[in-house]
This record gives sequence, structure tokens and C-alpha cells, in this order.
Amino acid sequence: MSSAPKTESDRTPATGRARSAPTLPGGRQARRKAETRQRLLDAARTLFATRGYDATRPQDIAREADLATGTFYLHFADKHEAFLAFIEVAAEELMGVIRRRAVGATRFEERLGSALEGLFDFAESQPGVLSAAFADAAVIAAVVPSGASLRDRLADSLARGLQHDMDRGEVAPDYDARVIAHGIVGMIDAACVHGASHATSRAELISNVTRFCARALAVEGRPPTEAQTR
Amino acid sequence: MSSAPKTESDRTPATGRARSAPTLPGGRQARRKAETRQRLLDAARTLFATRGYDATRPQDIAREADLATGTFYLHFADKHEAFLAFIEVAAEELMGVIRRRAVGATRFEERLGSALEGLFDFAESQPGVLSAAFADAAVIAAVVPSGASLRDRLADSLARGLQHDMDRGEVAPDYDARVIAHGIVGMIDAACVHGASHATSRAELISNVTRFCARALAVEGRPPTEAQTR
DNA sequence: CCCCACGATTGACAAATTCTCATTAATGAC
DNA sequence: GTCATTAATGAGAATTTGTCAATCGTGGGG
Repeated sequence: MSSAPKTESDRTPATGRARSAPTLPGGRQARRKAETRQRLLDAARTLFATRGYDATRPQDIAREADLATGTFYLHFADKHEAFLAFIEVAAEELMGVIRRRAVGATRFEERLGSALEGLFDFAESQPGVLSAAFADAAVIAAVVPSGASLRDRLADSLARGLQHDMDRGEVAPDYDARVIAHGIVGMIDAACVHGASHATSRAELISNVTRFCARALAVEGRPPTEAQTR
Repeated sequence: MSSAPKTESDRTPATGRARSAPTLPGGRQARRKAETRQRLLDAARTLFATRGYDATRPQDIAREADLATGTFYLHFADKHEAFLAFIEVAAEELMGVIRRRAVGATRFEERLGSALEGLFDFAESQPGVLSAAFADAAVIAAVVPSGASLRDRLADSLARGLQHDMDRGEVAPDYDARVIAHGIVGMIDAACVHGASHATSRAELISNVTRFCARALAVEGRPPTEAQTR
């Protein structure tokens, strides 16, 4: 929480030794370092997801990774940076899950349903990670790096798909795709939270959210699709 | 972050002195104490909203309130408890804003529109407070007190209204009101975040979200209302 | 008014945590 | 093998959190 110390995240890449060509990228040294960083990230993930941000200390992360406390600071400036790195990794994974699940899905409601299925599976296998990834990082620290949050990525992806659907007349054209996409992401987040804390079945949850969105997006005068009815 | 010290939040109310009747509730002492707590809460609000949770320290809150650090711990067990108290107060205020705005609104889309207007006004006059109130407290600390979050309160209120609307045939009856209510709260949250960070006008935002929800909830075969069309 | 008991607040400092950096260990080029 | 460089270590400096003895403010009784 002091001014930024020199860490790996700030250092320029090693340009090589005065006497020879750059280090081989696959060298044991580089691999060892990458492995250490990975261990720290894994430990951070475990602790942030189970204890929450507040109760997780840098010394805990280092210990969980079976490393010295000083090593933590070689890789991250502070706890907050470790948290941001964790949610960045989680966001990437989640986008990958959604992409994989979307294979073969063409209509909007199919894409939404498969995304929800994927997110639910993820949330079940890794409690706490999804909600951390969906969290508004600005509440934890006022200055948020410019990288895109999970919400933004998901909303961008949805907005593109929606715009495409609008252009083809598959979806009502009189919405701002970006606004609606962000709204749907908010809904997805809420559904995941709801699924984790209420007795509603997953199928029921997915059905409600999917029907809701499909109906909202339905082109007027067009016969309802299966997803819009029950 | 150690085990709970004795604070005001843990103490039983003073039962009076051994020699006489209980202290008068309106006494200067009681008023002074309440004022001190209020000053701490105001300071906490200012700092949490502008700096974020991480960079706000108990000593900062005490200083901002022009009080000694020890006084902070007489009122709150730790930083986290002060944060929870802040978002609790904010949630109450926000529910009040929404209630006041809803006066005279009967149809769902009217209620939603006025709620959004109220929230946007609030967000504009107090940056950072709304997003903190909407945040998932479980990301900050794993153990969240049983009090209802802003999301839950808003969703409960919406679910009651929706259920009522369904019973009267004003809204499609084949949704789980609670699931949909939570989803709409997620949408509201996303709209507020979007409004704070994008160039979309407020009217456009409200129109998109309101139309989206109104269409999703429309009773089949019923003529569209004004809010469902553009 | 004074006295006294009790509750509210203070701030020095003990305890805990964060972070630095001299030292040690591992790597890789020659 | 030697030597320079990079990665990791952990003691301890710096900072923050939280405690508690001392002080201040209040209120009741004489």
C-alpha cells in the first residue's frame, strides 16, 4: 500500500547479459519463475475465493504457495495487484467456458442458455471465484486498471451477437445493443448469485432468465420461439 | 482483524448506576455518543466511496471525523464492520429514494422507470455510494451478516409487486417472481454502472431497460403499452 | 456548589501486518 | 569449473491495527 516498489510487474523484460545473447525463454530460470508466479496465483485464488479479500494476507498467499513472503512481492506490488491478477485469470477462463459452450448455438436464447449452464458449472466447481470475477473492482480500490472486466468482456461479446441478430432481423431492432448487453450481464450475475443461495433449481433459473430475455428481444409480429413459451 | 474486541456493537446497553435509575435516553452523554458514531459513519462513507475499501484505513476514518483512533474501535470492531454499517445505511436511503419516487406509479414499467430515475439522481449526487451498496459483500469478506443486502431488499420489493401484477393479470404469469426480480435488480445495477461510465444519455438508458423489461413481462395477446413500444 | 460513579473519548504503545533488501540459491554462458 | 546474473529467502524496518490506562464529560445525590 506504499508507493510502488520494484516488482516483476514493473520491471522491463531482461534484455540479456552484458556478455551474451538474451536468455533462452525456455530456460530453467524462466520456467522456475513462471512456476513460482503460478503457484502464487493459485494460492491467491484459493484464499480470495474462500476467505474474501479482507481476510487474505500476502503472507498467507506466500505460505499457501509454500514460498517466502518476500517472493510474493517480487511478483505483485501488493495484495490488490494479486487480486486483480486473479480475477483477470478467472475472467479469461470464464470467457473460454462460455465460448466453448456456445459452439453450435446460433439463436440468442441458445447462446444465453449455454452461457448460463457453463457459468453454473463453473460456480459449482469453484465456489467464490465467479462472484469475485463479477465483482465491481472499483469498490475495493478506487483506481481500476484499464483492462476489461469480466462484465465488460461478456457485455461486448453479447452486444456484438445482438447487433448481428438485429441486423438480420432475428431480434427487435429498437434497442441499444450495448445497453441491453450490459443489462443482460447484470441479470446473468444475479442469476448466478441467486442459484448459489436459493432453492430454485438450475433448470428453473435458466428457463426463467432465458424466456425473459427472449421475449424482451422478440421481433414484433413474429411467431414465438420455443424459448419464449413455456 | 483479531478476535472481536469489546465495542459498542457488542456491549449490552448500560443499565444505569448502582445508586439510581437508568440514564435518561435523551441525555447529553447519549446524544454525544450518537453524534460521534454518526461522524464516524459520515467519514467512513466519504472515504470508502472515494478511495475504495482497500485504501481506507481506520485511522483515516477517525481523522476524517476529527476523532481519536481509539474512538473508532469503540463503535466498530474493525474496518469491515464500519463498511457494513455504511452500506446498510446507504441501502436504507436508497430504498427510501425508490419508495418516494414510486408514489403514484402503478404499472410495473412506471415503477421501474421511477426507480431508475431515483437511483441515477442518487448516483450523481453521491458517486461511489451506490456501487458500494450494490456490491457483493461476500467478495470482501467471506462471512456476511444475515441482514438483507440492497439487492435482496430491492428484489423482495420487486417480487412482491410482480407477484401482485401476475395475480391481477397485468404481467405474464409464467415466471418465478423472485428469480425475475433478482434478475431485474442485476439489470438495474448494470444500468447504473453503465450510466456512470458511458456516453449514453440517461433517458436512453432508462428507455432501453424499461422497454426490455416491459416486453419481457407483457401478457401474451394483450395490446402493447406505451412503454413496450418506442 | 461539590462529590462521586459511570460512560465516552483519547492517544501511547503493544501486537500484527506490510514491505524492503542484504544474503543465499539457482541458472546459464564461457 | 568460474563468474555474472537472476530468482528466492527471511530478518527486520516501516506501517497499520487494535488495546487499554488515563483523562474528560455527564448526571445523580447531598
